[in-house]
Amino acid sequence: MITRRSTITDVARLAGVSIKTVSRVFNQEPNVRQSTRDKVIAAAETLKYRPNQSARQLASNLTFVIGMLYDNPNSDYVTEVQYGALQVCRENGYDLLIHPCHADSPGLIDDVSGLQHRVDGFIVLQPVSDILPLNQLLLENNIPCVRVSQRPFIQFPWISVGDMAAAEQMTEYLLNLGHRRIGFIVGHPEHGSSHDRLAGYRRALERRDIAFDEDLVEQGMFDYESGYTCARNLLLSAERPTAIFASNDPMAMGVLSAAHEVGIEIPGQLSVAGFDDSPLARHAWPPLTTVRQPITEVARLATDVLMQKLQGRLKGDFDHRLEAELVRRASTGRPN
Amino acid sequence: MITRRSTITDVARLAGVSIKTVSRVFNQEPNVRQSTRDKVIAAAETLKYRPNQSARQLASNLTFVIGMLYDNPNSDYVTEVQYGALQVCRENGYDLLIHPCHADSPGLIDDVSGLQHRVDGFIVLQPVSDILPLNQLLLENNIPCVRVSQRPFIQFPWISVGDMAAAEQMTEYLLNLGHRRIGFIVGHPEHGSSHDRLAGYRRALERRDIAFDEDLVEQGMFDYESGYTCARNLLLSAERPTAIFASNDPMAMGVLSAAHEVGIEIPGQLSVAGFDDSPLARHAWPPLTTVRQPITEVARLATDVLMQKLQGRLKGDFDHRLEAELVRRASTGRPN
DNA sequence: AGCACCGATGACAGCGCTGTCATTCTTATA
DNA sequence: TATAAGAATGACAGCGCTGTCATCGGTGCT
Repeated sequence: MITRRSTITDVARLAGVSIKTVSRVFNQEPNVRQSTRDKVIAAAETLKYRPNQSARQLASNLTFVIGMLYDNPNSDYVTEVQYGALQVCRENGYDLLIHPCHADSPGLIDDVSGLQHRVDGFIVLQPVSDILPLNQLLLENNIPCVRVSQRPFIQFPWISVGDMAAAEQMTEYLLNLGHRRIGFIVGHPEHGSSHDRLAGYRRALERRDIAFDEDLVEQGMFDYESGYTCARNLLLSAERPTAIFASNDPMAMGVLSAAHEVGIEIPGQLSVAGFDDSPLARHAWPPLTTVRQPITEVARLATDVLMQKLQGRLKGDFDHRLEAELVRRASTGRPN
Repeated sequence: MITRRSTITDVARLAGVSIKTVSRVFNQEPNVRQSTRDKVIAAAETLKYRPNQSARQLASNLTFVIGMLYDNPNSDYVTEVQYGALQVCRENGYDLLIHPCHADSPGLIDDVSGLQHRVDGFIVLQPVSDILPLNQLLLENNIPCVRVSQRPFIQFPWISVGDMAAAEQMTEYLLNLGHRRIGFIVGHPEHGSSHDRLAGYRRALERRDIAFDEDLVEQGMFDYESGYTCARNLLLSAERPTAIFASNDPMAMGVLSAAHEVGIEIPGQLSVAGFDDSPLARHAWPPLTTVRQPITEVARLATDVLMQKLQGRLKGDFDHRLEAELVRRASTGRPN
């Protein structure tokens, strides 16, 4: 019943070749006659041969696994990133090891340090990608990685999304609708994007010569609850804004709830905009105007670049920026 | 600069023992004197020694990785499961390989078949856990796994959540509020839970001697869009229900949107209930009454049982059921 | 003291594969 | 037809660890 799993030796014997030739076939190496190749494949098929990864790894010092380092409270974002990365992984015969972690955890460095020999490289997502000691660890140990971040680090390949430009665009859109008092809810202070999005908001105001009003800016934490609280502050203030731009969708959901609760009509009395275009946004009531980040694409690209790097196909540095896109839905409109 | 990674031999040399003794220390094997153990640990520390997983795997025929097989459109569910599983994995020095898959994909079996040697065992989530050929593959190849499902398969350990009871309880709750015409939106037909939840709904009606009305039941697909469509059907029908119970939260969100759109007040004119208690539910307007599934706990338990199995600590069969819990929020109330 | 026993340690083979280098077979060219 | 160049293949060592079995040394008993 318990049949021993077949090995490269079995295949070699059945095909009448040496194990090295079998190895060649399975690693797509050149210089194998087509007829030999066919023999080997046929033999492998009848024996249901699967290369032993461990042996392969040990001999080649490769794991065919990549790790994904992230710390993101947003599950939509996480699954979408995983999805994109997995697509590319599978195309290349790699597997994905996920490693969510707390950016502020003291054990992080040790943790990753232990992981380094279980993977060939890492995809490091924001905000983990901005942790200096981690980047240094990766650098010192010469571990291939691709960073998704708003800022570069040494010569690591990195991919960014035009957060600032997108925030600027959204603010502009609200201004064009006729809004002048636009509330803004900042994201988690440790997250690089938070600053960029705020900067985009400010820049749009500047370009229109509208004074930046600190009272219209609230500090959130990227979660629903903080969005709710900030929105209450804004909505119950003496001179309430006619629009609120939250730095991500969960916070915008909080704004929606706060507004509903106070009896403010959307978008009639208040326009609400989010950021990220999570499924949440489409399913809110009313559906949220937001910014669509090409998350899957970012993940695919990052993984692809990592593959290139692992296979030595990456020449020179790499940095790439993808643009986010405005998604207009029913939560925004002209002010009364 | 590029220093060779230290191996067991280096540690053995520095500690003045044989490599086997080092191996013993790192595998927590008995029969090593404490003083020896200390020497080895000290040596390992100064050399920053990390066991090479590949070598370990090859020699022991173990990977210290477990795979997670799932197919779930709901990202909250997925991340929560991952989170729970990872907790237990880390406690045991295991890593987690995720493998989302389409339950109806023809390549599934092959896919998993290829994975089998990269992991020591699988956690198989619904609805993948109900795919017969897959279970057979796991059985035939004698691959340890734990199934999360509503139904058993052979003697595989399995964990279920009391879906039916929970749906019954929710229906009862709505009945107790005074509702008599309760719409029900069924989940994805391929997903085992869908049937159980419907069965729970029916049972609650029966126990109150309320006739089951087919016109009150709509077939959904577990996503927002289908919830929306089904809700429209129900709400625009001649005699519309006073409450709608959707088989999961995204569909309940769809109901909310449809109701808002038609101008139906919630919960004044319509009570809405969901299932799963995803973050979505808390953040909806009004916040959704729903059923809280102990997802993290399920994941933790499943992983723990798998660990037991892998370490030969699991004696006999294992099946366990966790109960879901009613979460009352503002989307339900007495009918007018 | 002599013996059996058990805890502590080591020697060594081998897990299944890849890398290196040697060897053999083809093919093109003079 | 002889010869060199290159393609195709194979032999074999080792990757770093664990499992097996042998060995050593201390302890308690007679």
